[in-house]
Formats: sequence, structure tokens, C-alpha cells
Amino acid sequence: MYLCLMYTSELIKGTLKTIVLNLLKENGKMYGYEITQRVKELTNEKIQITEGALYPTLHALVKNGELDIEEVYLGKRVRKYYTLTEQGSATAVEKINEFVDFIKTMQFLLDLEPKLSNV
Amino acid sequence: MYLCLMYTSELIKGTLKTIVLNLLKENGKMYGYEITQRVKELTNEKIQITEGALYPTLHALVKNGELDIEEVYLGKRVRKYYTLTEQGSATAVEKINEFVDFIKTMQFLLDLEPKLSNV
DNA sequence: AATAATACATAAGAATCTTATGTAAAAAGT
DNA sequence: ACTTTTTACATAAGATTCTTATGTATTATT
Repeated sequence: MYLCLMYTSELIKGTLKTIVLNLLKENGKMYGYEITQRVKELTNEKIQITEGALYPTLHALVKNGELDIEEVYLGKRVRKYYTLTEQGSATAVEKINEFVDFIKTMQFLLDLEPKLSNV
Repeated sequence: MYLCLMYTSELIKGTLKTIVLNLLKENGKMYGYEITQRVKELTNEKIQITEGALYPTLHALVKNGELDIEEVYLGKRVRKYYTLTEQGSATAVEKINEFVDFIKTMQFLLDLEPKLSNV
């Protein structure tokens, strides 16, 4: 597993929580492995979240009261579904707003308007 | 000195080299302290590059052949101007293209089209 | 029956940034 | 004239986050 094939990993750093919280906000509940696969699909493999990065992050979000866990057994194998707590929903919105603002600032700083106006 | 007042520092991580290379590409030559002040001005203090982060990064870029140094004495005080090498110019373009692509990917992943269409 | 995919987890090491500290000259304020 | 602020460099300990490697074990596919 790799975190990043297409981008130098530096860029992805710091966006993992934002990605996880936002995916849960859109999909209601997801389990860890599902998150890694969904991100891979949606980004055409440009962003690949490693399990070594994801699981500790999920555990930290639970510990911090942002996520709840629900364990589901499929036969003998456990699958851990994560959902946003109320606090987690608020954090998701904050993180996304912050990221949007950050992008705008970087666009101005790097003088990228023309390159991004046709996204 | 702080790296970031407005944004959680996580987001800025990984963008420092891109910022430095791009500023040098636009301004020809700059010295370290000037870079910190320029970024602060241009971002309305939202991004504040700390000297503890900047100087080691500049040194690493020099070591890696991306930047050249020119020392200028103002009375007894030294000022170190940095310029892009040929390789540094190429890296600057690469980094910016990579960042633009990364933003596009994140916009899609986080479903941010409406929020960013009016930048 | 063997391999690949699913699904969890942790831990050592690398990279990057924060915070703190240091030096010293020039400018600005009083 | 003296003090403080700004300019301008630098490094180092510690924190955080991610990479890479490794581990376990079930289910699905070939």
C-alpha cells in the first residue's frame, strides 16, 4: 500500500483528516478499508491512502470525540463502521471551509487564477 | 515567529518548497527574510512562514542544486540572495503543475466545485 | 489447493514543521 | 545617548504526520 503514486507525498500531508471527515459526511458511514478504496477510485489512483496512515488517524478521531464506531461481523470477520458525531460534523464543516480558504489563498499567492478558472 | 495563524499548520505542510520556488520564479531573486515578509503580506498574515522552517528549506534547495546563493554586504550585515538554477526553474514549474492538479483532484474528491467556482 | 483480496492493526524510521534559542547590526523611538 | 524594535542570519530539541514494513486472519477467486 502507498499513500501517493501521482503526487509527492508532501502535498497530501495534512489533508487526510479533511478527506476522511468529508467522506463520512457525504456517505453516512464507512469502514476503513472502504475509505482507502473509495479515495483511490475517486482520484483515479492519484491519491492512495495507506492503511498505516488511515487507521491511526481513525483511532485518533474516535479518541477525540469526532467519530463513533459500530462493529459489524460478517461471518467471523469484523468490520468497523465509522460515523460522525455531532462534534465531528461541525469539525468536518470547519475543515472543509478552512481548506477552501487555503486553496484561495494559495491560488492568489501562486498566481494561479488562469490555470484554475476552467476547472 | 509562527508558521501559521489562520490555518492549522497541517495544511501548509508540504507547500513550502512550492511557495519558495514560485516566489523566486516571479521575483528573480529574494533573500530569506524577504520571503517571510512577502508571504505574510500577500496572504494577509494567513500564512506566516517561520524562519525555523524556511532557512533549513533554503539550505536543502541549495544543496540539491535548485538554488544559487549570492551574498551581499550591507555595511557589516550579510544578506543572502537566492536565485533559481536552471534545474530550479524546471522544478518550480513541476511543483506548480503538481499543485494545480492536486487542487483539482481535491476539489472533485471533496465536492467543492460550487464553493470555488467564484474564486 | 494456492493465490489474491478483504480487513483489521502496530511499530520503526523518515520527513517536515514548531518552538525556542542564539547572535548581531541597523533603524526607530524616547 | 540610550533603549527597543526590526532586520537578518542560524540551529537544535521536540512534535506531528506519514511511509514502509510487518503481522494476523477471513473470504473470494483461480
